[in-house]
Amino acid sequence: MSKVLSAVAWPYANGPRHIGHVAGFGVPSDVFSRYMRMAGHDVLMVSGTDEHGTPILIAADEAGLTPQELADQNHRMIAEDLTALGISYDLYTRTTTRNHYAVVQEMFRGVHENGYFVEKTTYGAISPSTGRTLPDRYIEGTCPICGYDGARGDQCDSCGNQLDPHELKDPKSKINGETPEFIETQHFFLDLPALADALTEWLDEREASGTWRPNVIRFSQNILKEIKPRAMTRDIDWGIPIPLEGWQDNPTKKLYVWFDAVIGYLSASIEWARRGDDPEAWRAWWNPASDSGEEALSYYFMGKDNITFHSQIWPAELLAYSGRGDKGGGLHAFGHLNLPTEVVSSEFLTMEGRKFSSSKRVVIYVRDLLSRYQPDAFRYFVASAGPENQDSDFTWSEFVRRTNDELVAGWGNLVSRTATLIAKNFGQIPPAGEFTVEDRRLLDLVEGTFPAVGDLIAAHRQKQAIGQAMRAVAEVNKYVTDSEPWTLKSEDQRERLGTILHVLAQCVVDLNLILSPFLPFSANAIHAVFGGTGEVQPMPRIDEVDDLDGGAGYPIITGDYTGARAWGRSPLQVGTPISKPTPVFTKLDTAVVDEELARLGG
RNA sequence: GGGGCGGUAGCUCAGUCGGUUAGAGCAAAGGACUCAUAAUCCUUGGGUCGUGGGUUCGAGCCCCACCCGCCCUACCA
Repeated sequence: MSKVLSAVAWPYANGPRHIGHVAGFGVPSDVFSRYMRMAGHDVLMVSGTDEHGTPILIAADEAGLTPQELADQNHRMIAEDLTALGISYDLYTRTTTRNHYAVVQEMFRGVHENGYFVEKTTYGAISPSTGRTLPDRYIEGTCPICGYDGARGDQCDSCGNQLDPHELKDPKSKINGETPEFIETQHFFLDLPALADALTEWLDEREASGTWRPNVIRFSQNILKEIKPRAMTRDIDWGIPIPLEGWQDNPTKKLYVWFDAVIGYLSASIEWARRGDDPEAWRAWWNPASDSGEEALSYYFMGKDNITFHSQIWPAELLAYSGRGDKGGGLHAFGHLNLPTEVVSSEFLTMEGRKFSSSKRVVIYVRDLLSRYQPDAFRYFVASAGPENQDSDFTWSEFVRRTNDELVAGWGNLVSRTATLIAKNFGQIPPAGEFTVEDRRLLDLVEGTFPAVGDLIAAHRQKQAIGQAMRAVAEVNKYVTDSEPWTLKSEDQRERLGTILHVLAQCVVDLNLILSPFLPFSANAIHAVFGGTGEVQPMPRIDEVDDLDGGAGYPIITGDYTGARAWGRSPLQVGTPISKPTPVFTKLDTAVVDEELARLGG
């Protein structure tokens, strides 16, 4: 048994999240975490809302709010969405807590003391009215090469050339139209070249493990070839202060949002421990096994656009903090911090063949989807048709089809016919008599599905895992048809009838457990149908908490997942009363396809 | 422009070390059945594996070129 850290990408607080976001990091991380708990591992699942950076400032200005007010609103909304999806975080927090500020500043100081920051003067654009950095993408002007007047600061969309913003003719801020000012400014750069050897060694060892998705490991190794120092500070007034004399109180110098966001995995683990019995408990997931006696594994879940930050920037910060690069260095308060065991990156979900775009209304927000459909229907779609190894397309017709023809007609129907047959004939789970060869074969097949599906989930092959489970569902449906229990009406056939229904009930209860990491809500409902407590899969909840260090209170997602069932068959309780169930899954009217398409922008 | 990943049945996707006649689910057509949310089960049809070359006894898989899609190449996150 191991300590397993499920580190889930931090949603950005500039607005509500759409289903593409949660398809990439949410559902896969939750399926994995729920399974790992059932397999007996000690899982710590953390994430939170990422609330710093320029886009938050801009969104706040547009909404007439302060950045903190905007972040407060969006943090709450995102937390509600993730809870409604059933994502079983031990702690879902945010980056504007005092705890996070303190952890980030400790990391900065450690990296700085170990010598992995270099100070450099750069030439950059600022907005004269606010003094804030104006990132390249927010500058537009006339391309000096082709004369196109809508060129962005970094690239001209017309001729495709890469540009420097100060080369643009007639540059303008896209935010307020003013002319940017180009100034010299001092920043701290993370000395990535001094960490490149250590990163290479780590990636080579990870590649040798053979567990990473091939494109993720190849991409990670490739970006290492052109590694260069990256600025970890910005001219901005919204962010975490730089904890150094002369910088600390500068209102317009802050840490780069990505420097702080990835540290969230650590700060959330520490916050979780501080809210529990032992404030040092986080170390079992972060420090090497020799310190805690138990193997510590860490899995990071995200979309492919975040690979750089998880396979380069974050491991570099960890290495630098614990003095493991070319420049050496010492250990600090957090000790020797583990590098990621695996970076599990999803590809992208598209929407009806197009990229998601809030402005063009090619989008469906998580809360809109969940207000009209069951969370498990969406989770089923993502698990079976999501962007696991390549981009995949969400279409309403495919969503309706998967829900109706696979989830309802395949699995829902098996649950329904099994419970109804038992309710009508016995009213309780009957005892089994002698098993036939067919009974044995089916029982063995279903029991063998536990390790098969479990191994696939552990290897992050969830599409194949749920496919395997659904094939077992089909086998059980076939068994019902072949054994024709409805024809066994006479008294001398009653024992055989009871045996068939006992076998069926056992298989359905088993399959419910196997499907429960994917379909936690319906797993609980089905558990209740078969006489259980309805608590096969514990659910997350939102708590309103105080800031641990005197800041403003905020909502978190947390939960008690210690009740997770073991991954394997548990025998039926003969005599458990069963009544005719109401349908667990809602069949969708095909008219919803047109209704939903009408909501999308042209 | 550079780096990476992908293109296989109407749709969504598997395809291991290069090895028999390229598979699954859904959709379609026909049949069986009635316990079940008209659900289930059986059978059948369906493919120039993006295009063009090459290596090989043998290529979906390896090599070269090209076409198409996506991600990265940002002081956006």
